[in-house]
Amino acid sequence: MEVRTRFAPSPTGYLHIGGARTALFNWLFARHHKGKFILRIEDTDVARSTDESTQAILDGMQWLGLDYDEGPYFQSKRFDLYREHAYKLLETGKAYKCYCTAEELEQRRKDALAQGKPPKYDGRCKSQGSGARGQGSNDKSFAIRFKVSPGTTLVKDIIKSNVAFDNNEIDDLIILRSDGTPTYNLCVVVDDATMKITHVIRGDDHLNNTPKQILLYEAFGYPLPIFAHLPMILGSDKTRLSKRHGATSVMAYKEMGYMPHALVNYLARLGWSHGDQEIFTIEELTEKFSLENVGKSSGVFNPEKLLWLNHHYIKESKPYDMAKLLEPFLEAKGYAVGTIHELSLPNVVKTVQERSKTFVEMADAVEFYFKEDVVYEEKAAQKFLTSEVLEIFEIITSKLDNLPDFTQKAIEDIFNSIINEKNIKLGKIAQPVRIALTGGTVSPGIFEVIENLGREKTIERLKKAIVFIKQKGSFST
RNA sequence: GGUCCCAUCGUCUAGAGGCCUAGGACGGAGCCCUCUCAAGGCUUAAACACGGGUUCGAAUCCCGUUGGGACCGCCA
Repeated sequence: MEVRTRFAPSPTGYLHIGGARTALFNWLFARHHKGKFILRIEDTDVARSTDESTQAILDGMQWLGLDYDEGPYFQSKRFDLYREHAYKLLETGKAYKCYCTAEELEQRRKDALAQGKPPKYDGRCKSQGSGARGQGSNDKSFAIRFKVSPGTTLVKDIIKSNVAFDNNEIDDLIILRSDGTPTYNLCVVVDDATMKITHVIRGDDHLNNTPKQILLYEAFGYPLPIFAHLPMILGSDKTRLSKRHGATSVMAYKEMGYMPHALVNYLARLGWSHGDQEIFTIEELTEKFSLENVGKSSGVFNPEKLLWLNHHYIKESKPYDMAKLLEPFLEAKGYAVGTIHELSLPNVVKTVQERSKTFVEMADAVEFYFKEDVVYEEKAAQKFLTSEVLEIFEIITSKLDNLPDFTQKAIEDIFNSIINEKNIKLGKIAQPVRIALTGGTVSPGIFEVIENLGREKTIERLKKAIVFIKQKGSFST
């Protein structure tokens, strides 16, 4: 039988980390079994659902590379189907009309809670046959409640194994609101059944809903899917992950300069494992993923490890590919990529890959190559751009000017000859040159900087530094 | 409050009764390398929540305690 999984977010916000992992596991499971992955938008709450949220979820999934085979289906377009199902239960006596108003219910719940009692529905509309609560109530609006019969309901779960629920603990749930719109539990069951979903993989915050849903499956006579409830992702304080733990939106990670694959790899390893392996390609993930290796306990989202993975992938990837991904970040800083002189972006990227954890960092790290004017860090200039190095700067300038092959090797030779001649350490001249060329004390290796900057710009910046030193000197004397 | 779930280093985890003096990874510490910063290499600190069983033997099985989490809506 073909495996069919689904991701069913409600469009009331962006795609967050937890949702993304649920989507990923569903996707991996379907891909692993060469089945189908379906996207369904659960927008039955008309008041809270927005098109922007739907779009945000679509964007997030696309960025992560989680493509779907069917959908997106919208529950808001299937209301007739849910209504039919609700009325079928009404006709067969498995559900009943409830004339209590939302306000009454809310008041009773509050009272119960205040008295420390379980906030259960008292079942007052249950015993009366449909419409029996006064004939005049026929034109009164009513909701439809599902009748939960006594007994126990067993949830068979791949991850949590068997969980038994006493039906006494389950309220008669409303399946159709008094305004005629269906509610969550009805919709999921109808959809999962009619969409022939074979494996329901979702967060374990739904575990308590599952017996209700099983009862509905049985009432409709639909076959049960296989359930797998994923442990939650928590924040650093071990409470449910939320905004106050930092970025939880998937797209925020894109903006912060993360690679989608790093997030995917991180999320896959949060709750699932394959021995000691940490690094996975997408292919390995789909090949090795299984629900049996998903852990039972909730996990804390660890941004540092995600950062490490991102850094890892930046280091390991081809400079050309990284240059492509870097471009939007450079543009955001005001550098029009198409027009940044003669510098080869991939070559430049190569010099900063191992020192950039994100593309935001990388954009900062390469900025000095493109800046029109080098701005010196004050303390650095103070310390390193001194009259002592004037002569050396002059020598380097002239030697670079006459260098036949402007290669890293040849540049290094120049420096070596100088330190041999002057009997000084490389650090003595590398650091001043670094300030002159980049403005700061931190940069890629000085020879690769010079090579990538090119003869013209290097000499220009050295000359500028010479002028700077001379001016500084004339000031102090 | 009720119901349900969970419990190995700070964090993610390996571990399916003897292979465990508990392994890996992130993060931390130290050393090496070194033109700065990184990267890299090496070393190191750090955990089976607690108490009872079962067993020749338990991180692994059972029970309890404690701790954490989720859910109890005419939200999804």
